[in-house]
Amino acid sequence: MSSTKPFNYFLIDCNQFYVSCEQVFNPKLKNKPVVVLSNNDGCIVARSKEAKALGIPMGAPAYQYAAIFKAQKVHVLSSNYTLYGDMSQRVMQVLSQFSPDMEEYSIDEAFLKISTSASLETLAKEMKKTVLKWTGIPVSIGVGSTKTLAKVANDIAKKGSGIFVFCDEEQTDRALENLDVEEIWGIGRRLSEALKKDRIENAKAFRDAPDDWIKKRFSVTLLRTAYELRGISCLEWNELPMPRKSITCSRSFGCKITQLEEIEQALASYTATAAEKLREEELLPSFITVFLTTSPFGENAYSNSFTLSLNEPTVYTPSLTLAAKEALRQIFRSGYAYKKVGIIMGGFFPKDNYQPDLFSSNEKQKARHRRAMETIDSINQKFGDSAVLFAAEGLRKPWKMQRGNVSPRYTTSWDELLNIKI
DNA sequence: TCTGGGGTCCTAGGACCC
DNA sequence: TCTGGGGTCCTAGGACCC
Repeated sequence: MSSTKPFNYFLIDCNQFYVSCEQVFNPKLKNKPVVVLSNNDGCIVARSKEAKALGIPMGAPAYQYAAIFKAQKVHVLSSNYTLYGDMSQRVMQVLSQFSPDMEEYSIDEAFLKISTSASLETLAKEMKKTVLKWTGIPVSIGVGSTKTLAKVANDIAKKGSGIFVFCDEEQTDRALENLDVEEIWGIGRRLSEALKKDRIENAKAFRDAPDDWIKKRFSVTLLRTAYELRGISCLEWNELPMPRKSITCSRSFGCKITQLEEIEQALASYTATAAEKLREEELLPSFITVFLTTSPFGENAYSNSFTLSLNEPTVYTPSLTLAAKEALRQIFRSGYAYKKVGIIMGGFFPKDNYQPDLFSSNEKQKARHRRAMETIDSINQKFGDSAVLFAAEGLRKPWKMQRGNVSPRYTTSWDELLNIKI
């Protein structure tokens, strides 16, 4: 080891991120119960403090809380991912100024790796203040000697003053003892149930459990988590986003669908979206998987998937659409009310380094295809998605998702800028 | 009536090979 | 008569994350 000072991991997490984004542009929503719904206005995916206090849980189906929304005057918003994505970038940009070692972990979270002799608490306070001032987004910050400890610290920070730093052994022990195993990063509902059956109830007990028992009874992944809680860093540091292994596009339908033709249209539309992403990220897939499913709730449920390897890797939307339809036909059964279809593309080849199909199309044709896709992508970038559609997507879209109450794209669309009356 | 979407990783078990 | 055992690869399913 050559480094003199150990690293500290800071985990910065935006508070109720989607709700906070909405509040930045609509201050009337501040200090009010607010919820943001998932696509199709299906589930509750973000809640303001006031909404949490009303007992509205995360992830619950929205319709079950319709009465409470009405009675308590809860502001109910559809999700606006364009806005959240842009706000996320702004937050990340501010954070990156505090350390060259940053890992964007999710849309609303980032790790910073920092080695300093200055006060960690003071530094965290400075970060929190700066992000709020420059973006309007409140954050919580946890600091520890591993990523998992930083996560735990962040959890504690959220319940308290917004900042928590692990410093000495005694304080760490106390904090872990007060933490339910289920709260640990990497331990979900199932694992915590199993752990509790074996009388491991809190994070300290889990941390101190014997290595071979954890490994044998569970898995190496879980053993790594235990090490992390002991302050031994086991998780990778990924400054660059890990190379992607697959791209998925799927949506639940706005209503149930029984006809193959309509499902084909929806699938063609998702295929076009996924293919655009492929081209943007310069990925060349070697297989596609199509999945089709009814609602998992209620009777007469059916779900299936089919994987097809492509004769030749391609990013040409019409070829991918053909393959997708072929896969769909393998799994479609009439007599079901379908709720969702999706496509996964994967098995990426490094660009320009693959085995061409012996019987494949000629180079001239490929160049033509490439130009066509470039043109369509640039038009859609300029004039908004779906300015140009493929015929296979259809024009009438009964399956299109429902978004009852979506806010304007304040930061990314000239037509939707915030208006201020003076 | 109405229950998201997009990812990753690990394991167990079967097939196959020698 | 005797009827192994270990390695590797693949896949489905389970578990987790935000």
